[in-house]
Amino acid sequence: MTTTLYVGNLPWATTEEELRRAFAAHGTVHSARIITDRESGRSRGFGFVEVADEDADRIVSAMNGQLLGGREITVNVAQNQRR
DNA sequence: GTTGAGCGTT
Repeated sequence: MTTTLYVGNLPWATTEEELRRAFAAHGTVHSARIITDRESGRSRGFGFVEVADEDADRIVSAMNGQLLGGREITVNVAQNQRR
């Protein structure tokens, strides 16, 4: 299955493509999504990445606090899956 | 043309 990861503190210009590439370096990425403002269409500076369950923990510890596009990103398991 | 903690769409 897949685990959804929350990714915050992203630069405004970060794209889903960049997210996917960065995460794919540490595990299997099933999908990457940047959350954009529904009204203006601009990036909200965070997104979600779906990765393989077996890679989730490793990816979180590997990507959390790492540099992406010039900013230190925040990576965590999304709240939808938190117990 | 801006901004900066946060948890998205059906």
